[in-house]
Amino acid sequence: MSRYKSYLTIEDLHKVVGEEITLRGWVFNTTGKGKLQFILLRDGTGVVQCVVFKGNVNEETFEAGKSLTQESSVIITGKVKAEERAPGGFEIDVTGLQAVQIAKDYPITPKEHGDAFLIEHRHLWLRSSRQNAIMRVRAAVIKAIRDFFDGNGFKLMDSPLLTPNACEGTSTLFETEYFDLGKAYLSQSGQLYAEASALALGKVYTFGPTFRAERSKTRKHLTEFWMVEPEMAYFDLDDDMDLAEDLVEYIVQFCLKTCTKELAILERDTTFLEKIKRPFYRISYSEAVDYLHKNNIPLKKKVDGQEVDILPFPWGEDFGTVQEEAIMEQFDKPCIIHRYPTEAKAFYMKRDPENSKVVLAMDMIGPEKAGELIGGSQREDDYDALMKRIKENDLPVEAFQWYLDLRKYGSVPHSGFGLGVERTVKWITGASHIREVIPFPRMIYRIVP
RNA sequence: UCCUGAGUAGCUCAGCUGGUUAGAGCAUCUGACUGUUAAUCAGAGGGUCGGGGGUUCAAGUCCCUCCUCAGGAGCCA
Repeated sequence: MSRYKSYLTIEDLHKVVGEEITLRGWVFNTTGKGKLQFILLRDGTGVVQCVVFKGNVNEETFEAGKSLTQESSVIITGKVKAEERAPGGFEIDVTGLQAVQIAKDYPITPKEHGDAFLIEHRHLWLRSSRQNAIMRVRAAVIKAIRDFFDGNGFKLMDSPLLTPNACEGTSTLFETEYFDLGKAYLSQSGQLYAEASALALGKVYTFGPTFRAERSKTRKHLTEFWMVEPEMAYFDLDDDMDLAEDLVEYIVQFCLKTCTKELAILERDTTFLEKIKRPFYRISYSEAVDYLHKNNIPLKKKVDGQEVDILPFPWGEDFGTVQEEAIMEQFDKPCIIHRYPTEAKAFYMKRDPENSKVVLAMDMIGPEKAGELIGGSQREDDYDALMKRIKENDLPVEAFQWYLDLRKYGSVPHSGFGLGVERTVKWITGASHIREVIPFPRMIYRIVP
């Protein structure tokens, strides 16, 4: 058997009570008490209190224990015992101790710190128990996503990250030189490629990082974030919305089941999350506008640098944060808003055959101010209609020739959506800022570490 | 890009209408302690008050300018 398989971790300690074992980790904190030393040891899977008593070990070991500082790396041998006085219920009665490296002046102390300081030390901040818990939930969210799709007949089909053109033609993109072929851009969505993949394999999902060069400065935006985008042949908008609800329900329930400890560390009120089961809420854009009218929610717009309120909210304008939060106040579960005005949405979305002023688009808004978790639509599958929309939007037809091909050779109704991984993790963990839910956030004024 | 706010010790902050040698808590170092959970007690070290310029007998404090950062709008997942 490989030796590494015998390495014991703190989360498995309950299986070896009474045995003498070895743990490899780092010093989370220490307190001395004369002939008695308490060492809180962490190893990434948990934290356990180790006790060094002068009467139980030789002088050298005791001195080695005294020399340990916060975040020093150490290998500790000792006997596992159940101990009510210790946090977590278990304790290591130390018999041997080997300092691997002594850390000097670890910057993040057990006391309070400001946001700016912590994010500057992101590479070390990840060691804190709160960040550790968030990263574990993130891993669980991603596993839930993959399990859900893999278990429902979807195939993973990666989309390229370097693309020759702007996918939706709207967002600002990061630009780079691509050999002798001119400019290339970092992808803001894998959707167009996912459509081609769906017409090849039926049900696919693309999962990877996405880039937006918008100069956003908010607690829910990143310039680099992860998105999963399923795309399904022969799915209409209703199928699309059903799938979106199934996915979100699955993710939340999976996290509740597998991340009990993590959510407790984060002090997340899970009674709220337990309610996240289908059916969710659904309203059309027009119904949402009616609601805004009834509640006197205005459109906030800037005219000549002055912010003005426009009442009643004009039909045709896209919703901003103010409108979305007002609409969500009545809901304790996610809500899908569907059938948006054509002008407010992307060129590739299919018009509603029953009302040409709207497109078959949908956004899922999360409760508790989670914001937009999902954006999706049924795609325009008619060659002429799509061509018309490309031209109306002043997009280069040549660049979209391959995309138009999909409407020429066996076109079918098809739909898909994109779910923001970080937005979802932020909601489930209750993190106050999106930068806490990705290991190394990329934001407008921060690219280090 | 626009609006608002903030930069004082390693960290979190106080510092009033300008006025002796700029403060606290924590962290660090030294010492005491067999049950600590952010231990406690005694002592020590630690500052270009974001940079530059100006007003003044005197500037952390007032004025100008630049820099850095934060979060709100817009954009969106």
